[in-house]
Amino acid sequence: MSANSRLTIGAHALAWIGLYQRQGHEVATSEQIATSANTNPVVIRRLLGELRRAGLVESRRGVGAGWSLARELESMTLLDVYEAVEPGPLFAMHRTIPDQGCVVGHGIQPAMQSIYEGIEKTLRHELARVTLENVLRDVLAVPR
Amino acid sequence: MSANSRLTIGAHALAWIGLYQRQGHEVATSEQIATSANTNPVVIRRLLGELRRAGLVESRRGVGAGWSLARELESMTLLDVYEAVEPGPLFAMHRTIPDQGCVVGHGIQPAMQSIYEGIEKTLRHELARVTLENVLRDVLAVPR
DNA sequence: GACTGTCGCAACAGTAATTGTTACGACAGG
DNA sequence: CCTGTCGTAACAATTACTGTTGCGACAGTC
Repeated sequence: MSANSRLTIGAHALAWIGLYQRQGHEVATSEQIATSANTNPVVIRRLLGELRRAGLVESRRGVGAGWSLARELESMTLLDVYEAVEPGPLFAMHRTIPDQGCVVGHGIQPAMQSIYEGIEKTLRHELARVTLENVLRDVLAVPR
Repeated sequence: MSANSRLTIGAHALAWIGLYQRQGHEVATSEQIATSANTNPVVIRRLLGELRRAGLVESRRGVGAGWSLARELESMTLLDVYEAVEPGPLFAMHRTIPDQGCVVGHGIQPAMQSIYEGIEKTLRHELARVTLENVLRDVLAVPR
């Protein structure tokens, strides 16, 4: 299973901050988010650090420090989060270079590369269709 | 990078066997395929074992043993390979259960689950559009 | 019946990525 | 100066994947 929970945690954190701010609070702390996500504050800080680099959140230091959204939830999509937290491509090539003397070994990487590019493009398109506002709405719509 | 090279290696092996059989050979050995893919024969056997379970290839034992296609390359798609070699979902949930007392912690998993299902469905559709025959053609079309 | 080549499979080491945890300095306000 | 939080480094724990070795099972040939 190649599964990464980073996109999930990223969406969780953004939805949490968004909801918290709508309840009138200025900033959310990594500890609060970590409690909700049931993990360690440092894990959240690392992840939010990547989201900050992508321009999705901002952080303040000092007393009354914490995290806040840099944009409205409506203007963020899962693609923004995905690109911020997922470094590599979806599918990888061989870890070693295939035998270039073999016809298949020589042609397989360019062939798969171009196929994968098309698939990733579709994936990105799908991720871009879901805003974080959509996510928060779905979250709040879950019956308790 | 969550990237798995299994789909790539699987496509490589199938294309290799397919081409080899078109050149008049009955079966291909794991060692030949491993040489082309620049890896260990056991890795290939493990992977082909999964493809056999999925009904894509067959294996013979004894002298003159090896692997052969169970179906035409035209009737196999990357989705068949993907389902045979990729066990888990594309995106994972939290590794621990989020705080169920929190509104976001409670609703995030069902919400993301349904979003991810839609995305995976699209991914499968894309993978199903590419046959192994397409892959082999692309491989042979790469200039040397 | 022995010999040979290959698969089937278990076991283990090596590598890499992710996550969890601790620690401590930096910062900003009271 | 004190406090609370971020920023970041360092390290352990866990997990997954890959590479490797070893050996038995099998099927054909001599």
